[in-house]
Amino acid sequence: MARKTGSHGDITGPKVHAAALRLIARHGFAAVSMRQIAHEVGVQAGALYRYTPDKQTLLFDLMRGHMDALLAARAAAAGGVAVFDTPLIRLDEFVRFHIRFHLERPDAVFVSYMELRNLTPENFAALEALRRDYEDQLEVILLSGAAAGEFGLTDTKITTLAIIAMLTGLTTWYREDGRLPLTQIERIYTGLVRGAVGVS
Amino acid sequence: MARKTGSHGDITGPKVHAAALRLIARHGFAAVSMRQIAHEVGVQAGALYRYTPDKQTLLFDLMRGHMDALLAARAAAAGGVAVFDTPLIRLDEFVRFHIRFHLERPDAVFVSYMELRNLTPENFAALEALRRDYEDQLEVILLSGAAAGEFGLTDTKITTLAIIAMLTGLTTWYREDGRLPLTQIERIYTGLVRGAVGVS
DNA sequence: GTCTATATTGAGATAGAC
DNA sequence: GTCTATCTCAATATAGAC
Repeated sequence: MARKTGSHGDITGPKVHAAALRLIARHGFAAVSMRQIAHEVGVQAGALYRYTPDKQTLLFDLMRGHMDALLAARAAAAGGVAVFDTPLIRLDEFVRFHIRFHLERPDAVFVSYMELRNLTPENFAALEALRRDYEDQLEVILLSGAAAGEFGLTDTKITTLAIIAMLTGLTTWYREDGRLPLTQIERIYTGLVRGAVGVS
Repeated sequence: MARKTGSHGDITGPKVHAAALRLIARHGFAAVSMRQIAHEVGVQAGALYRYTPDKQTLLFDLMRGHMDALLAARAAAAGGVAVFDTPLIRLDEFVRFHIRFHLERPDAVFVSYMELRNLTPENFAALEALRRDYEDQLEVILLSGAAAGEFGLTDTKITTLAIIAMLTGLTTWYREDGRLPLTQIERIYTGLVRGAVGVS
């Protein structure tokens, strides 16, 4: 089917999201103008409003898209563990999953953790619920390890949050051409996490 | 000495910093206007320029003030340790210090970690140097513990960054009226850190 | 679906009166 | 030291031509 000249909706849409993610990660939501995003896409500012009703919704869509992808990828990964896998095996797998997923999309991670303040209260609440869903998946692993007597935990909830903060912090300094290969970094972090949950 | 009416420079200056810190922590640097800050202080926008040459310098002063205070407080605390204190004792002390210092000034912590993107390159470089000075103090403790055979570390640098990320993450969820008292939280985190460095 | 043009609003910063 | 007034510029968002 021939398209009308100048009709590029199916390609422009994703480009708007990609450009917005890149720019907001670098400069922050409030510091980025719709004009800048349009320029990056290669259209005029007015054209963006075919793809989002307003700037706030654009931000929310980016952040919700990231959390949806995180939960979907996590569900797929968790579906792959065997029923007889120990809590420790599942913990290691979670650590590797978290590191891989977050390092593969640094811009989305940055935006999702830094721009919560710029969401409306309703949008903020929606994202917080998704974030809690994800945290709960680690907490379940910790609880099962504690119940089995394999982990030594003082406080499951705090340990969950502490581990996630430790792992996500990796995104602030990791460079692809850095000193260590990713597999080695994964080994170091699984070791740190094992220590934190009392597994030697 | 009687002052001229309307002359409040010695009191307005700190108020400008306090108001800016509060507002920027809540809404982000780019989202806060000089007019909002002025309103919070109780003056007109033009009056702010008696206390800062521009908005960028105001941000930098806030962030550098925080890092200066951090390093000064750390120097004071490190000066209090006895020469015969073990690496483990000094590690525990660092953890408690970091938690206390950061929880006492959540706004400054928030601004210092979130607004790095909004600094000019020169100002950014200056702050990064201060941050590295602080991280080095933990790394020195880890190195001494490893050298003494008391800590089991795979990678000192990464462990340093991982511990600091874990501890600072606390500021994102801690509430004064929360489930646990601060002393108990400190105990949990010292336990997590001990585990991460291979001390049972 | 994208453009140009524009309505409206508010930003950072400065000048000069008091 | 603070105010009022203002310059200059750029923001979000919309309207209507093509």
